[in-house]
Amino acid sequence: MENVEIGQVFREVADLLEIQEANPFRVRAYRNAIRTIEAHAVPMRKLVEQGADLTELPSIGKGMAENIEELVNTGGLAILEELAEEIPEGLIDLMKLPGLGPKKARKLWDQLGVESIEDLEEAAGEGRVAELSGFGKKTEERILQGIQNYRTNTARFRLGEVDELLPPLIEHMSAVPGVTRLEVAGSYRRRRETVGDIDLLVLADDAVAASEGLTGFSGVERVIGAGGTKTSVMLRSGLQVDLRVVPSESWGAALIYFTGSKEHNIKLRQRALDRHLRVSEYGVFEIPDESLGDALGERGVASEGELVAGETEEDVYDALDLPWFPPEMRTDRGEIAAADDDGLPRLIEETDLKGDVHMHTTWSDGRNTLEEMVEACQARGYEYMAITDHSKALAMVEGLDAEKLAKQWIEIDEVQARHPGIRILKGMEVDILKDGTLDLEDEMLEQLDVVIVSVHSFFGLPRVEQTDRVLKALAHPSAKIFGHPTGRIINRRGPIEIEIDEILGACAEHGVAVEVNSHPNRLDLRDTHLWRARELGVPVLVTTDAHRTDELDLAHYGVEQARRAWLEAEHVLNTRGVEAFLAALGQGRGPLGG
DNA sequence: GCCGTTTTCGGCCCGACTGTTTTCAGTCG
Repeated sequence: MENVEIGQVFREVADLLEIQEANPFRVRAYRNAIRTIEAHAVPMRKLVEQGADLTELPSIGKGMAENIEELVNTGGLAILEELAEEIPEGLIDLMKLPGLGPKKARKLWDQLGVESIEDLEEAAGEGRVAELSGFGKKTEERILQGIQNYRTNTARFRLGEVDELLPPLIEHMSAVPGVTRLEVAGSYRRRRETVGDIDLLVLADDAVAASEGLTGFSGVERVIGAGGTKTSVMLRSGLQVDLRVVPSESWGAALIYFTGSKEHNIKLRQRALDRHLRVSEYGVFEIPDESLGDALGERGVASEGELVAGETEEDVYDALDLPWFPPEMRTDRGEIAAADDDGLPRLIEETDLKGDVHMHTTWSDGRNTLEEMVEACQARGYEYMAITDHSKALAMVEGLDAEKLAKQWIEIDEVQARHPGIRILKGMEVDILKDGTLDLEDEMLEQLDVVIVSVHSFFGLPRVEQTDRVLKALAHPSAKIFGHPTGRIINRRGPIEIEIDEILGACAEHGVAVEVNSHPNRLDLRDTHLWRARELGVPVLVTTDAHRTDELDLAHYGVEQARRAWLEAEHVLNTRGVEAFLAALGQGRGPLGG
């Protein structure tokens, strides 16, 4: 039972409680707990095993702790079973359709006996949904459309995909007359590894023209909705774009609001209330004293207080006695407390990188020659680089054996002589074989500057076996870097099953660095595990694993990933000069041959 | 169901849009 699985069970409980019209704060308590559990790098089952006090975790009280223990110990949860007896679990799927929440799902079940997406499709197709009070013809159509979408396109987009899809839209919108400012907010701005939809903020003289600008974009498949301040469209790529037109005095507040995360924003609003202020996407307002009592407005709405901040993000944060937060940090993982206490970390930036030490050439499965890669690294201004082609176990990419590797060293020396401006390190991405041994002879390993050990086979081993396999490899005295540690491909292949906390502990013990593989399809390690690595003092490397010269430019994704784990330059070894880098890489291993 | 240098009880973030109503509930972000 992994943390994400516990999260899934809790999410089901929360959804079912909502349909049951339980106390909404109880529902929220489950959702808060899910966040804590899923963000925690150490598995709950480990904590339970160790007899740790789970209630020390935020949002985990006595009840949640008991639930977690029950799940870990028995694999099931009594409360979920009780709920599932009362309510069909298929109703949860209904709530994934746009426009359907717990209330409507409940009504569909109560009055039409709908228990699943299939039931709903049938009922809507027969026109029975439109006859319900609170529903109508439009809702029915929207449901049918939503079912189509649900089946074809449920996954989030990878950040790299969005970066490819966005530029034409940005260019189009920037050219709309009257649009004077434009920014993409949301999880895209926070540089999350996947993005659900695009929140596009614009400052415009004419909101209607801006809205029509979006709906007139050539990539639009259909218009989802259009109001006074918000327009939503679906692009043919399946990416949804929400446009918000924002007044200039609210620009900063809106940017914060739509950048999120939602949890970060909630923390800001709570903080505002402590200061007798109210925060919304329009700005920071003073709360008039009289609005607290019975002097509410006509419709029960508190009267407006005076606007005290809103034009820039800095103004808004400042009104709350906070510094500006880099978007990657806005996740409610302690950033506000950090700002109050010791100040925020100085997050690593791409310009801090002094070298890239994971890349391939035509010697194995790279597209470019060794010399082309060297020239590309030099063009990027790197002080050093490492050539790390595959080892022989990867037969399909013609990985190198000892003999070919020795020949490659000769070429490296020749190329080095022609390019004195950059230091070329000799390295290899060595396969971790099924039994945990490395795919290269020790006497060769010892001569390499950079040894990355990676799993490229037997992804499906059971957890204990897989963990032991990796632990054995990490204990090898020549292993310096653990490459793309979980092996996941976002939206395509899940991570291998390893005991990540144990692995990171071993890395700390042996002085093995973990990689942030910058390819936007991998981004491996992920942020929560990097967070744990930082806590454990495990050194980190940001590398591209480039198979072509242009993939060297992907380094920024790795840096962004590292920033989301609050990594500073000092945590990342390849921000150091070449000698310091090599010295750090050897630490904990001692000199060889002694 | 969680939480607490103002509280162990009584709070728990805010506003817009949609579709359905005839003053608003539900949903969404």
